[in-house]
Amino acid sequence: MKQNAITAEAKTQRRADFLASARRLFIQRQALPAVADIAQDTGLAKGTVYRYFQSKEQIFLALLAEDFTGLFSALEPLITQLPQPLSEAAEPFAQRYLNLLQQSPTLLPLLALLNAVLEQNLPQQQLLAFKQQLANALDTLGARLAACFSELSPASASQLLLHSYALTLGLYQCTHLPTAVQTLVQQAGMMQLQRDFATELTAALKASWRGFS
Amino acid sequence: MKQNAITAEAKTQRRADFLASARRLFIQRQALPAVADIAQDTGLAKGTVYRYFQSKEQIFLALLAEDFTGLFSALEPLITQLPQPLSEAAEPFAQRYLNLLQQSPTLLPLLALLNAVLEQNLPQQQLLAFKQQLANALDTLGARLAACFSELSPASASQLLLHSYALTLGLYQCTHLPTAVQTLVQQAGMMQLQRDFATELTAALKASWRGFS
Amino acid sequence: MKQNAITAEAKTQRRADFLASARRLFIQRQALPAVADIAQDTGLAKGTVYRYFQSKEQIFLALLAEDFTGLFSALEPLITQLPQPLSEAAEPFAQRYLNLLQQSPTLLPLLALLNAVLEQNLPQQQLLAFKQQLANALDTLGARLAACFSELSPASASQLLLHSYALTLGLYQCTHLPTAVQTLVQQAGMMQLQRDFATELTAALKASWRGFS
Amino acid sequence: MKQNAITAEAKTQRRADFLASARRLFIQRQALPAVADIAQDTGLAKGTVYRYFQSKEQIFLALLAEDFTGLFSALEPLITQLPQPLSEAAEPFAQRYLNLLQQSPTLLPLLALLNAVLEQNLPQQQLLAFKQQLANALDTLGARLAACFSELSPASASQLLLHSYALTLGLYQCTHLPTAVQTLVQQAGMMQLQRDFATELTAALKASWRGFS
DNA sequence: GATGAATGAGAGTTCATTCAT
DNA sequence: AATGAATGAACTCTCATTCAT
Repeated sequence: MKQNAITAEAKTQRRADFLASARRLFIQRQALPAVADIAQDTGLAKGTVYRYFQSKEQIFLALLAEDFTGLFSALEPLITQLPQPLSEAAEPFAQRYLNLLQQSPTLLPLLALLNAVLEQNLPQQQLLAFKQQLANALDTLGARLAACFSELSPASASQLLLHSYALTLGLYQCTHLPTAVQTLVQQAGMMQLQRDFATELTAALKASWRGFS
Repeated sequence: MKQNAITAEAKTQRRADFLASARRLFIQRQALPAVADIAQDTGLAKGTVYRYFQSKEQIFLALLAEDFTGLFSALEPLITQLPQPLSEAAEPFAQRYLNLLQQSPTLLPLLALLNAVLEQNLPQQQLLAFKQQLANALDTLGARLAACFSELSPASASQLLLHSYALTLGLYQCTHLPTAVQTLVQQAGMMQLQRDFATELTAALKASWRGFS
Repeated sequence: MKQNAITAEAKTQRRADFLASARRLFIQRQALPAVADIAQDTGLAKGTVYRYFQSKEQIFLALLAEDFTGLFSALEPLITQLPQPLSEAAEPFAQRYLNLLQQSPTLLPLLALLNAVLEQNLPQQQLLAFKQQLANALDTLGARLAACFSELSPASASQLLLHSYALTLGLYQCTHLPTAVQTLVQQAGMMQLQRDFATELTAALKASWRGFS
Repeated sequence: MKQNAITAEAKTQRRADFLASARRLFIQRQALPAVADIAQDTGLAKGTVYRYFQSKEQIFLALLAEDFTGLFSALEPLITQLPQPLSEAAEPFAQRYLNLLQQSPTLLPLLALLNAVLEQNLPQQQLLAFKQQLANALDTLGARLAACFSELSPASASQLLLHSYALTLGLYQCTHLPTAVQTLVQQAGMMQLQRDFATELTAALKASWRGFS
């Protein structure tokens, strides 16, 4: 039996340990790991997981929330340092944004699962709360963006961000292939068909931002 | 026991029957129906499904292929009748495109599942073939588009369509909520947070197409 | 894989096999066996059990129904052959009745569980249906009894049977001890405290029937 | 953290608190509450429960003992005030007895659980001790009863009481339906099948006592 | 070609109890 | 004495797929 997590910090740590295990296994397997596996990876018992999370889905929702929090807090300073005007800002933004996305390798895969799997087994209230927080975060970020670019109202800045977000998610899903399939592509020399996520996202954001003003 | 399907047409028909049932049930339940249910809905036995499809996932991949075929064949004539220049073409395109999407109520939900669920249990070859076909179709359509708009090369036209497609998929997932949760939203008076798919897609396509040229 | 049960008889047989295993294990362990154990005992797979029963509880409800059917059908002829008057009938009835109960060693233990455990996890409709059937069977039997004893109306005969049934169930629970505890009783020489089910039920039925008229 | 219970009285009080919570929750839910819930209701921790009781089952056995103590001590004076002869005593006894039972709403539900659930996880010694106490109490009460009614020997008075007790337990289980199912019964208009506990017990006791002498 | 009975791995969750603090 | 974090066995049920008929 591992040492009891008694202090608030120890509990936070333990929760974080579970999340870290869940994240590691999710990356490793490219699929939602079983609760038992998360527990084992953490070195604790299955039942203990349920002291920290109400359900398996909550674990991954929490992971997603972590990813979003990280992304948004990194995005905030980034957004205020973009060159004027908006059409010139897209490219530097895209580069730094792509960098951030690479640091959150679970964000987009989890997001794809959210709408397909997690949402089926998550209490409606929690799904809603999550989506609301996301919307709020986008609005907040939109307000920041609007403050920097006189050509943008807060509402239209939020909208621009929503579209950028949609583009990210959509392009990820279009361009992404399971690792095993990627190997196949290379063997068959079908590389030309394979679009590159970074290239496409950069181009798409540029067009989107340029056309938006 | 239904009569054996011996002729090639009879087999094609039977396959189509399974697909129709799968589609109907998928719409009805907003989730992948069980194979047993598809069989029952068709009036045939569970084992029979496996004479026409290698796995459950293949059924829904076939459904997706049907949807795409329909969409692309409707898109082709549409694309040649757009007003010049490209920036003026986005809005009328968006309207007709949205119309087409409404006629394929399974397309976007299935697409969202493709990258999250279906791809897990699909033979790599088939997944790849499907994605390749999709890419080819986009290229073909891009060539048509480029033929109409002198400002677009075939390559950039394909790219524009890819981005439009990504935008569609991404915005669908951002704005979509399970029916049950939508009810909750209305009760709680949180409507203002809820974005409308059609509105956003129109706006996003306009900006994207305008900025692209 | 065991041979498929295709004909109706084969299915009935298979269902009976599961019930037999369930009964055997229940007697053996004096507690509800797990579904997995029933399946194993039958030599079939866990999932197969659920082709024949909707839930674990249904299995034991079915067992109880079997026991009751057997008991009531044996009781019917018995009841018409009792000596007159009612007060003289109780003793011979008790003896034969006890005989029947001994042949259904699961009846009373299952009945004790019905009101404590099964009823918690059984769909309300089914629990109700079962209790109704039981009540009907008692009424039918009451009618037979009334036909033989002029001093009894059908209603009072049913009531008499209800009381006899209650007495059976209650005395069983008062006098019954788990096998392990019985051993303890004998070792400690506390036999005098231990009431005998058969003795008490006979005495109680005699008093009850005598006083009823 | 509540103050430590150091004095013997404080400990007794704490034990009583747990019992009171257990009783309240059992009545509320019509099912055995979880240990965690009992602790929470008492305002103490889960582990603390195990300083006062060896197991969950012991809690409810103690509750049952309380109920029996209360019942028997109320029964004792009652029994000496019954009219002569025995056949005339049954009805007034039944009425007062039913009154007492109503004041112990946990007695019969717990008793039904005793033989089905509790006894599984109770140390054999304790189960035996409990049953012995109960038998002794019945004997004591039987002696009182015999002192009042010249037609009863102490042994036969005990037996009469045992039968009355069995009748109570059995009729309770026959007539009792979970609250949810009762609603169903009323909706379906199947009231005629539903027997009333008080009516039946009164009738059964009358017959039993009348026929006993 | 059609059937549908059989399969059985697999998963999430609960909760009585223990024991380090 | 009190705590409450950790435990982990136990359990039911689903459903895609197989294959004997």
